[in-house]
Amino acid sequence: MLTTAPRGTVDILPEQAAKFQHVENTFRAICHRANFKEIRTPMFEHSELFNRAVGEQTDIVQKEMYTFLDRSERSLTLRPEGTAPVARAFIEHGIYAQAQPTKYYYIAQIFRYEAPQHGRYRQHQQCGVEFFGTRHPYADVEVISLAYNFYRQLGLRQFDLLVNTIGCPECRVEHRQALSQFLESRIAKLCPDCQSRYERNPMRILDCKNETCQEQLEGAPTPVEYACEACAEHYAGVKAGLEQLGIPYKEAPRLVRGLDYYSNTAFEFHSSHIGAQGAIGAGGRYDGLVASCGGPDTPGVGFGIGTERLILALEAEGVELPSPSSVDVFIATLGQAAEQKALSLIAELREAGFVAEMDLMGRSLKAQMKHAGRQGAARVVVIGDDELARGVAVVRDMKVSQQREVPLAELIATLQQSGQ
RNA sequence: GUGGGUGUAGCUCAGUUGGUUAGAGCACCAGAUUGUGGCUCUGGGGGUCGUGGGUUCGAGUCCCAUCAUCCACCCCA
Repeated sequence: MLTTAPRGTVDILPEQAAKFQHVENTFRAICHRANFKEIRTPMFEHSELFNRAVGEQTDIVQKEMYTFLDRSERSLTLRPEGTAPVARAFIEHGIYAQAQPTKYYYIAQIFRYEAPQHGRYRQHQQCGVEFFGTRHPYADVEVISLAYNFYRQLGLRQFDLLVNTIGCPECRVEHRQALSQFLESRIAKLCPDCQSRYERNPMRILDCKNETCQEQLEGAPTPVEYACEACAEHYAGVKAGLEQLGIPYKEAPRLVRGLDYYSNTAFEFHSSHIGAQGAIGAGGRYDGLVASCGGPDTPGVGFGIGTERLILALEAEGVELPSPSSVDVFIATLGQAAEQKALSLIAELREAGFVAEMDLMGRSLKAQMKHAGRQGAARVVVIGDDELARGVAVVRDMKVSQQREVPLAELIATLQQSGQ
């Protein structure tokens, strides 16, 4: 146990970290151009925030939260999702009183107590955005297109965008009645989970993956069929915007998000290449969230994208992702005087922008060359007593196995000239 | 929470009906080449056989428990 990371967590070693950096940098750049600003909220919150915002009846709150008491008996919870904390900060700092809309992005660790699986971890990372303050359908379009462009820019091609509307609280009441009526005679044939959903939240039965449930749902009323005029108009606006931007999507009338705070637009991005956990990003509109957390009535829309799953999907499609940087210049030394000289040279080379490295293992020259090759060094500078006495260094190009002598005084200029 | 698979060297794995000092390839280190990488050859270091208990004269091998891991269900990113 001492030498094992906790269940469902992983170490991100340099090779993997390079991929995360690439994905994160791409995300930041895209968010920046769309004028989303970064926000960083605490890794844990008062438990009641999630109980309230995410919903007491949701799986997340009922069985997946990392909840603990601190030394003052406060109940705290490691954030199981990204939206509620941002909404809380939006309220706490009175951002709603400033000019709207407000556009935030975040890169945050998320914690859920779940059974680990391919593409599912107890600690994972999400890249997300939250767009507060406007009900305009183009806000939904902007959020969805940002995610879409993010995937495309990274090189992801084989993914689907599913969209739906789950209506506002008003038209959902009508839909719920109609759905309950429809299901009444079929309850017995539904899976046990759906039978309990029938009481708590019948809408969630719609996207049950159970085959027999899906058979029973043939012809069941969907939220979009019960959308009120305003909701239908909003949904039409979102779809029109996506079409105008040439973003392909599929309507999924039975797509229902798991968290209580969603309303109107719901969407998911799916990759078909990473096994059962195919959802690589999801989000929707949450016009009631800020108010339900005690803030003024403020609409919002956003998404969360799982970084680990995104990387899995990219790799499954064969997209080349960056490796950790390799060495530009390796200094191989012979003798103490040369080693001393190398110390300064390394500092100067790094100052000049090179990835520079020297041997600190007391290796033989032969072993230093070998090590430099393994490190991917483009060039090796060899310095021995002989060179030192003559004020020169040997510069070896490792790719073409050619070398020449260069005066020490011109070393850095020469290396810069002959290109990185 | 449920079901199934897998745990032997840093990695990928072999290991006979239970039988001496548990092996291979790759990787690592050194030498062949007393100042020059990749190829080749030679040698070397490295293992509480996941952990605990049981059966046995004897367990990597059989039994039980436990932990970890992988896949799937539920649900999610």
